[in-house]
Amino acid sequence: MIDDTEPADGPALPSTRRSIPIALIRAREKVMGPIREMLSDCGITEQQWRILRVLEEFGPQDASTLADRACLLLPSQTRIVQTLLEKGLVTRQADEKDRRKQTVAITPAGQAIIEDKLDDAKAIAARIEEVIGKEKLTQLLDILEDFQKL
Amino acid sequence: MIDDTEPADGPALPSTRRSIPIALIRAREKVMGPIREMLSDCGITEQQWRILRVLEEFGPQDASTLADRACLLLPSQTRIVQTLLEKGLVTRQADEKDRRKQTVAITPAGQAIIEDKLDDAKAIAARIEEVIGKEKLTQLLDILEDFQKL
DNA sequence: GTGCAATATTTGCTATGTTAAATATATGAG
DNA sequence: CTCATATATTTAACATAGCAAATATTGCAC
Repeated sequence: MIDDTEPADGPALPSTRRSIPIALIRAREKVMGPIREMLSDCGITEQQWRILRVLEEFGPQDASTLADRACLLLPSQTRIVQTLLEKGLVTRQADEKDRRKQTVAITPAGQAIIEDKLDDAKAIAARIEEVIGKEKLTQLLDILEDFQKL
Repeated sequence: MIDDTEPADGPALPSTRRSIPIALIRAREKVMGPIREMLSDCGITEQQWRILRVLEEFGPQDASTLADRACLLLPSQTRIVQTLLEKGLVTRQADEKDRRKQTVAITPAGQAIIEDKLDDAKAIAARIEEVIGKEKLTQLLDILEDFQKL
């Protein structure tokens, strides 16, 4: 019988080659390459794109909700929204009922950028699905969702 | 027969709720929470920890190799190594044969930090495995590796 | 050996990530 | 009504990400 028990001090840390955090970064880096390339054309960053996409999908919303959906920390988002304001791609105004809240909305100019890049974005998504496979992508998203239980 | 063909302009972009880039960030954020907490105790950042771990695992190595393994861009790494130098956790010296290369190595003080945090790090890894499951983690790492083919 | 193209790393600059503190408004107790 | 507390957002400060340009060395052609 083979002794496959762990050493006395418990399992070793996984090799950095099989580290979850590093693997997540590496994969993300690969995914973002083509997306950044697409966005650099119109002088927009990845995070600015995320904000526009969420506003387009869910409509006007307060800052906290937006940050949660776009997966940004509020301080970062504040700055990003400021530059989007300067570019005229979003608007921001205090909520009527609760003046602590700021409601952010996309402008027609912002929608135009999404419209312009729609085909490119679809092509990138299709390329990923082609390489990884639809089934594995679904598996991946499901597993990643499980991490929210941590 | 149900018409499940795509609209004329192809499939829509996935909802941001099922976006691969966003899902990768969200998951990573959850994983890093406890790790950052662990590291804040000893005044070390996540990236500094990655560099120490890679140096510990693979030994002294040149900057490019280190950056690749720690998944850092060279410019970022240069600055991080500088702060690690100031903290006395690594050393850096030009390669004898090719003086363009810089060889980075971990110091005993650096190894001590890893040693100190080893149990905590193991506990965090165990917690993740407990919640996600060993099988799914393996699946995840395998799928994430596929992204390198992009 | 001199000059040029290639390689390895660093610097400069702008944008974000991250945490803590500050600001502004809302809410509830007394 | 007034104050203390809680909530929503912004500022401030430092570290990192990402890209382009500058430096330093090598290797090779001539």
